[in-house]
Amino acid sequence: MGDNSNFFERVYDVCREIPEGRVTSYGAIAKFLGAARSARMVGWAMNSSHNMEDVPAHRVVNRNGVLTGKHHFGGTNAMQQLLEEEGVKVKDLKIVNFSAHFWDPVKELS
DNA sequence: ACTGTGACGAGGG
DNA sequence: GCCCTCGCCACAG
Repeated sequence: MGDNSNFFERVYDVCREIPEGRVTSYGAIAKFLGAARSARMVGWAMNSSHNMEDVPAHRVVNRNGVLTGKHHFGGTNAMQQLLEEEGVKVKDLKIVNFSAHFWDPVKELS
């Protein structure tokens, strides 16, 4: 823990910077980390973030704005509910007006 | 050390 | 423009 040299830790660090009501994609995080081709790893990293309460994994979706990871949230619509509580509308597992809510770490953190 | 894996993404049919 | 296939690479067993 506290080992920022780990890829997973870097992913968590970026996730913590995602503002409320904003969302980003696995690929965007991967790209920011300089590993654009490791988008799948980002998703897998979130799998290990279950214990971490300070990592808003619900704000990370795929490039289409679809809540692909909602099945890993335990509840059937837990992820969607978390997003809507932040003001992000979700229609049929897809974020409404995705581009408006999109938060690009490359633009915001670079 | 080797293999499988996976909450993705891009390209081709 | 949708559907299928392939590539991708860090991590767990």
